[in-house]
Amino acid sequence: MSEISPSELPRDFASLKALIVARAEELPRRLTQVATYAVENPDEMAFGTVASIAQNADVQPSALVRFAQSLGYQGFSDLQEVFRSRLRERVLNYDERLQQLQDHAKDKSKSSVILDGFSEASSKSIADLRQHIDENQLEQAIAMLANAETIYLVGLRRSFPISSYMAYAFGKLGVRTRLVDAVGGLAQEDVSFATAKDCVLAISFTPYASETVALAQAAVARKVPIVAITDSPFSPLASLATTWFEIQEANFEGFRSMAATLTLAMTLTVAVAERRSTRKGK
Amino acid sequence: MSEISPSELPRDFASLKALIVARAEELPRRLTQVATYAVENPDEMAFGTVASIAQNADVQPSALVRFAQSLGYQGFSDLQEVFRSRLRERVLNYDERLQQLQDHAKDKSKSSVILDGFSEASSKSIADLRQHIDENQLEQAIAMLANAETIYLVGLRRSFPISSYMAYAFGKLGVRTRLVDAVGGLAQEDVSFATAKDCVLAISFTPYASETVALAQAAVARKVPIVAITDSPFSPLASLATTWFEIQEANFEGFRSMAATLTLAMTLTVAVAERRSTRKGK
DNA sequence: TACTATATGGAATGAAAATTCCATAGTCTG
DNA sequence: CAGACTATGGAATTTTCATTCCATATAGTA
Repeated sequence: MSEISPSELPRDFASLKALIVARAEELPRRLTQVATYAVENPDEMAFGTVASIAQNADVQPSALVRFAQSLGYQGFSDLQEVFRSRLRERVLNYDERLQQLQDHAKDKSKSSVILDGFSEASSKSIADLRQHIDENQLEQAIAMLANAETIYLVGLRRSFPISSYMAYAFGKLGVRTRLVDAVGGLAQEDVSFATAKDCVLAISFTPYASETVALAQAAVARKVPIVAITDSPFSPLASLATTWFEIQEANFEGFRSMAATLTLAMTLTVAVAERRSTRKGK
Repeated sequence: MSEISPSELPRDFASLKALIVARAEELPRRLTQVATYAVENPDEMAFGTVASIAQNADVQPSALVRFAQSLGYQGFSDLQEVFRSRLRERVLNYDERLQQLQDHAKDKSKSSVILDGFSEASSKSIADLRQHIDENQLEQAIAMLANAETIYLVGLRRSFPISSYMAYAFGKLGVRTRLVDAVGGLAQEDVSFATAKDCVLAISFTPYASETVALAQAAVARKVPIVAITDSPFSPLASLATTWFEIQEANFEGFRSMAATLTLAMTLTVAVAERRSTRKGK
C-alpha cells in the first residue's frame, strides 16, 4: 500500500518532520494539506483525536489515516506516537525546574545546589529579557550608538564587568569607545570631552552608584545622548536617559544574576558593530 | 458524588498537583495510591490510557475514574486534560528553539535576531555547564579557594570582566582578593608575593593571553595552587593548574557567549564565601 | 472526448477505551 | 458482635475512536 516503508520509519520528531517536508510535494492535494497542518500544529497532533484534528485541519478523518499510511505508518495512532514522543523530550518549564531544584536539594552537595540555583536564575533572566524587550527601543539604542563618534561606557562597581566587556568587544570590532572608571573623581573630566555627536552608555543597578548618576547628569548638561541599562523606572538613570532598558535579573538566595545584562550587552555590541560596517560599506 | 467541585477545579498542572497533595491523606487507601502515582508519573498520566495506567499503578481501571471524580472532575478524561496541558506548556528543547530562530529570522528585525541568538547561546552554555560539571571537582576548587589567605584573580582581555566581577563580589563578601591586571609587566610583581597558602584563580580562553600563562607559570614556580577556568584540555592552563574547569561556551555567528563562565564565577564566589563564614563560625 | 487510475468524502464497522454497576470485602460505630 | 456505611475488584455497558469500505469526483492520458 505504501511506497516506502523499509522498516526504518522516523521514530523521533526531527526526522519525521524532515520526511514530511520532503514528501509533501509529491503527495495528493488533501494529504499535502494534512502535512502542512501536522508540521504547524505538532501539539494538536500529539493529543488530538482523529476527529478533532480532522475538523481543525478541515479534512476528513480518513485523510489523516491515509496520510499516516502513505508515509509508511500502520495508521494514525502509529504516527501519533512520534508526535507524542516529542512532548516527552521537552525541557521542563521554569516552575517545574525550580520545584525540582528544591526537591533534590537534600541529596546534592551544597556547591551543586548553588550552581543549579545560579544556572536557573541566569536562564530565567535571559528568558525574561527576551520576552519583555521592546524591539523598537532596541533599534533606537543601536542607532544611537552606531551613530556616535565615541561611545562612553559608564559602569561602576557591580556594572563594571559589563562595561569592561563592552570596551573589550567594541575594541576588537574597531568601534571607538572610552571606558570611564571613576577613580578619584577623574571620571568627570573624561565625559567633559563628550559632545552631542557622541553617546553615553550608562549601566547601573540598585543601589545606584552616585558617580554613575553624576556622570549621566554631566552628559545631559553637555547634551550628550544617553542609553541606559538599569532595573527600574525609578532609577535615576531612567529620567536622565534618552532611551533606557529595564532589566529584571532573577536572583538566587539574594544574589542577583547578571546574565540578562551581559546578554543585552553582547547584543548591543555586535549589532552596533554590524550596523557600522554595513553603513561604511555604502 | 464528589465532596468539592465549586466549578473552579484546577485546570493547570501546578494547582492540580497542590490539590492532589492536599487531599491525598483524606482519600481511601487505593485512591491514595493513585494520587502518589499521578504526582510521580505525570507524563504517563498525560499519554496513557486508563487501562495502561491502571496496570502500571497496580490498581483497577475503575479506581482511576473514581480518583478523578473524587477530586471533582467528571471522569478520568477530564482530569487527563490537565496533565496534557502541562506538556503543552513545556519549553521547547534546544534543537527546536534553534530551528525556530532560523525559521523566524526573516520576519524579525536584525537586532532581535541577534538578541535571540545570544539568548539561545547563553542558555545553552549554562545548560551544558550544569550537565557536564564534575561535583567533586567543584568541591575541590571551592575548598582550595576557601582555604587561601589571599585569592589572586588572573583574567585578562576577554576574561577580565569575569575576574573583575569576582573581585567585586568577593570584596562585598569580605574575602580578600587581589585582582591582577597586567598593565606594563607590573603583574608579575603582584603574584611574586603569593605563597603556597594563597591561591590563584586563572581564567583564559582561546587565544590564551600570554600574560595569563606567564602568571600561571610564575605561580607554579612559587608552589601557589591554581584553579583554572579554560576551554580545552589543550589549554596551557590545563597542565599548569592544580584543578581546572573546562567550559564550552556556545556561540552566535562566531561570537562566544560568556554566560556559563559568569555563572560558574558567581557559584564559586558565593560558595567560597559561604564556606568561609561557616568555618569561621565554628 | 473517452478511458483509466487515483483521490476524496462520508458512512459503516469493528476495536478500544472510559465509565458505570454490582457483589463482596473491609471498616467503623454503637 | 451486629449493623451500617464505605471501599474495592472486576465484569458489563456505553461511548468514543480509528479504521475500512465504497460510491463519486477528479485528474491524467491516449
